[in-house]
Amino acid sequence: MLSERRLEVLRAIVQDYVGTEEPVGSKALTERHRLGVSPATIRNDMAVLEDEGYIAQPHTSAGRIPTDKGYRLFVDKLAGVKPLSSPERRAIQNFLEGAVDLDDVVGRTVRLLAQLTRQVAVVQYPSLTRSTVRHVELLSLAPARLTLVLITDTGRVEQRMIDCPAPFGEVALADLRARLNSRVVGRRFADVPRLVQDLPDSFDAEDRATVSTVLATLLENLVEETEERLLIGGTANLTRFGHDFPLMIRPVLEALEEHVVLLKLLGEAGQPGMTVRIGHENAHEGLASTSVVAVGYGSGDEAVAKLGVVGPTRMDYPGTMGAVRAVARYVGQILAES
Amino acid sequence: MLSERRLEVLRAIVQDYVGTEEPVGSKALTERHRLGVSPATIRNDMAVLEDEGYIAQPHTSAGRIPTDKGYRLFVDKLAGVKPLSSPERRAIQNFLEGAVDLDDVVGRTVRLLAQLTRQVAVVQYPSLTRSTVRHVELLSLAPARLTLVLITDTGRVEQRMIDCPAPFGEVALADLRARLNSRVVGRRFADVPRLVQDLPDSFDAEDRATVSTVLATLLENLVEETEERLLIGGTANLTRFGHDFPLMIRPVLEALEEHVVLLKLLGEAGQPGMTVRIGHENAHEGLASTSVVAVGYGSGDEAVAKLGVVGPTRMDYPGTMGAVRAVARYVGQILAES
DNA sequence: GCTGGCACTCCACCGGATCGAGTGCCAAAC
DNA sequence: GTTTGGCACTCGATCCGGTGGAGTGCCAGC
Repeated sequence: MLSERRLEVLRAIVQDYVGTEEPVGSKALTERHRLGVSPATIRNDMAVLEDEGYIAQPHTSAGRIPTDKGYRLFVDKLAGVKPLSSPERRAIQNFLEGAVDLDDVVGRTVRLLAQLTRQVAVVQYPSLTRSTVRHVELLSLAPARLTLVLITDTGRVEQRMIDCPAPFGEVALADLRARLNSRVVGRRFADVPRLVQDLPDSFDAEDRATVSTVLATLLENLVEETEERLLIGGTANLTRFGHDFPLMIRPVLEALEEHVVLLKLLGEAGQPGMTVRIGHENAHEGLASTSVVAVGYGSGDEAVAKLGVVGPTRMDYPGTMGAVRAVARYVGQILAES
Repeated sequence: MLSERRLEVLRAIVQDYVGTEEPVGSKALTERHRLGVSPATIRNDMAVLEDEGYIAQPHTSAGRIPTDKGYRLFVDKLAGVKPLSSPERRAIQNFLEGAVDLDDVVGRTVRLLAQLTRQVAVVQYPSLTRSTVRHVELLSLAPARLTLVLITDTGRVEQRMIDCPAPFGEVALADLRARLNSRVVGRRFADVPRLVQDLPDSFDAEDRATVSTVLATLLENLVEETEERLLIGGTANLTRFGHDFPLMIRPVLEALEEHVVLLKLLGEAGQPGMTVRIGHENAHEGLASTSVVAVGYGSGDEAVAKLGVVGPTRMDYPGTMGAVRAVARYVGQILAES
């Protein structure tokens, strides 16, 4: 176990490096922090920290920079979550309250998060499977063709066209609509398959095929295809990456466009509380020099989706975590109200 | 007017510069193009082209690069639109046909366009005002609260919550739904305000306020707030900008995030045919070193929205224009089918 | 265990020299 | 009048060699 002072030295190194973007040396450390010991002592501590793998030198006779392992220790043990100032909180609330629909909420959230953290923001749309059904509407807008509209408690609306295998009368349609809604409204979407399983049986033989088709569309298309959508913003902040960013920015932009990768990344964020993935912990190669701070949000107790930011490993972790947490809370509130 | 050969020289300069990203000199030109004259002659021609403002030298004794004016002439007079190969066409069609809903169509289109042109792709969602109404649904999911769902012929679905000023019965609701639909279905959204103007008058006094609220929501919220949405993709291609891109990429990313700016940019693209805006023609400062190639697309004859790409002024105009035009056509077809 | 001193290392920066691509101009040839 | 070859010139890119300074590791002394 590292001594108290050595942890303090690590904290100081992380803070200074995050601020200056430059390797930090022993002398500079003693000048900018009240460590109470001389540079020589710090040098010894730094040698230990380097042996343990918490810091590294870019080259001999340069200052030290934190390693991924160093940041990890910093986040786990040394840093708290910095709460936002109350003007900031008020600004968040005001900004989010102006939203008119779900798209708008998500759009505003992304912009807000990007602005607040000055990094790249990623917001996942409320997941269908974890939302509850508010209403299912069936419309017959063209002969032998139905339109299925699904509305969730998070305000999400999905729509699908269905080609009927056989003509389907207005009466049967109303019947199906009523029965479908009586079974699924208020239930979690994940439970819907179970709840509608036997529905075709209660219809006449002639209509059964159509009912099955409708249900199949509901389950397959809606759930599987549109399960995961997300919005990204603040990519311009990538240009603040550092002096060597031309090399780094490319793979990051590419990774950000692969929504599948991002969703997996967010998904790995454990359910309770905030998750911070640092550098190589991210698995995806293009994000090896970035950290991801993510947290779940939802209208009730349960998280219906994730949001977070992607930034250089050299980021202000306490501030970023504070902003992410605060935004998630307010978005949850907004969703609960609508 | 420039002589035939001088135009040929300009064309050669543009082509070479687009290929190599480096200022092109007189000797290199004669080697790579069959111009039939000596470098000295080319030098004279280049001097004239420079006087006229079509090309410029980054510094004395360097090769020439085209100016915005030079590109303009190239696009207007010297370059055609390069049609895609038939494998490419087939790939486009296959890729777009897999789409399940409008979001998916737009998402696929963006990815396709970015991949095809290796530039940043921008696709505007089909505009509401230029679409026609397929159906309006009114649901009463909570007391004193209505949900309005709007479906257009382009597959777009919008939804709004409405707080009723007074209780509104099921009968009145069905009545309103029926009357509303009989008036607006099949009509262009732009005409809706006129068509529903007198609708409140035909209701009882007690319901009139609610009907007015519903109509107001329909018109104000839906039309104004969600009129213009767009999707962007392929930003990673910005890193191919050139060696000096760290300076250029920042303002471009910022401009891309300002959807309002982009929409204005696309909007300026004249209705008929393709529009190419080169460099400073773009008004927006951040895009001073980029060109925008845009074109309208739609399910029928009329364009319901625009799509296009943003790339460096030094781009392959014929190829880009070909790809943009082709994608727009296929998207139009897909929308018409759904 | 802490501190001051000291020699050492290595990067960043600067200025000068060189190289070469490309130009502009001119006189001669077509 | 246009085209051409020749030639001097310009100017950025590249490659040193030297210097300065920040930072280190080590050691002897407190």
